[in-house]
Amino acid sequence: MTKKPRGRPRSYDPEKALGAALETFWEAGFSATSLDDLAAATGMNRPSLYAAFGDKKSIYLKSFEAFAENLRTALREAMGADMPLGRALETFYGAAIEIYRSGPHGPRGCFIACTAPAEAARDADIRAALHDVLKEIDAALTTIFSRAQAKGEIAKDADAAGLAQLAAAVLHSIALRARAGETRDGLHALARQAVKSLG
Amino acid sequence: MTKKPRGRPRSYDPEKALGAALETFWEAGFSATSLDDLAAATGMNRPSLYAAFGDKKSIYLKSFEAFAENLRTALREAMGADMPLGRALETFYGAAIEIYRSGPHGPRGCFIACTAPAEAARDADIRAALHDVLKEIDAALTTIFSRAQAKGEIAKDADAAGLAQLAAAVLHSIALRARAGETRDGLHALARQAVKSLG
DNA sequence: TCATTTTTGTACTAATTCGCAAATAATTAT
DNA sequence: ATAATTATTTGCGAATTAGTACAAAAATGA
Repeated sequence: MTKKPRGRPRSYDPEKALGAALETFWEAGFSATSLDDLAAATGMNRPSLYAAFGDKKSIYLKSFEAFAENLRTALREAMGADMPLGRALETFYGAAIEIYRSGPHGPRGCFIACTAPAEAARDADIRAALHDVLKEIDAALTTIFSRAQAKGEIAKDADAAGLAQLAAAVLHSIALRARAGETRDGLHALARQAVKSLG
Repeated sequence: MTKKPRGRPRSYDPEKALGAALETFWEAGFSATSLDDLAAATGMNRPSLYAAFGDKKSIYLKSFEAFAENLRTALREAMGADMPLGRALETFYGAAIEIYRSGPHGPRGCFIACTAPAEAARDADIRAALHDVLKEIDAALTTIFSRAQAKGEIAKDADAAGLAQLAAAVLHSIALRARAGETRDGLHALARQAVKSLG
């Protein structure tokens, strides 16, 4: 247990606050979100926001990382259990679609794929964060395909990394289409098509 | 020929100005681009911008449409000549990669896929524009696959629309990866992989 | 009780934002 | 020449922005 700290206690829960900030950025993107928006969403005031999470970009990057962690959880579910390749991909896409279609004011697509790109051309930090996550997804999917290959589910001479990139491409597309308002059925149809073609 | 209009002549070329606005939005996205940025890029001042193109969102949507027209041109090239399916896809992806890797300050990815999503959750007009373009790309690629099917290049019972969605997904991924700083070689590798798998 | 520490709330600044109003300039029509 | 028309320029105004300074509040330690 951590003993009680010395001064006035926080009146907010840092994790909840970061969650609220994440929701706000997810909805409006980085540039269209003001510190006042974040303050309203978190119930904190601006000075407290600064003290807790740093400036606007820091808050965004911390939200970004929190979202990435959620995605990792979904990926681990698909990789963890020892499913056949097709089932693993289905599970993964299904989890992604649930996340992407969620939202209090309608579907929001992917936090990462839908809010980072707008900033990535001019902001090297956000571009690097985006690049890293894309590579991480590629790597995780490569592991899934390599394992399927070892189990003989796909050809011995198949290009696991190449197939993983195609599988990731479908994820990127689902992320984008969800934000554009594609129906849940439409997204699942694309996922099914991918599983049929790759799994 | 149109006879000379009555009043003071324009001191700008509307097409060039819209092109400059497009470049600006492409780089920074909608929300991070100010009217002053647009004025500086076009050489016009704000009142002239309003008179010529309307408010900020109108300028954005007009830029969006201009970019979509460029994409259509690339698509028509891939569809126009009577190429085998693999060549058509290669041509299309190659043209896209050239566009996505271009830019005065480094690669910018796709105007549509990288700037519209950030606004799409809250702005129904931009969401609709994005949705329409995605459907249009799907439809165009479906035509390519259907034609290949008619020529016997792919199986009679293949799902042309489904394959087209996968091909579009690869385009979306290339658009995103380019903005994240993926190398030209990396993008071409993904395109090759897609052609191998779909064509 | 009273000093110390930490967070919160208020208020401020300096800059930027969008959009418009009014005056000025450049051209054609008569 | 002069009127009519259209575009440009200047500059306003009200609102929003990111970030900070400083005092008040709420807790602990002695």
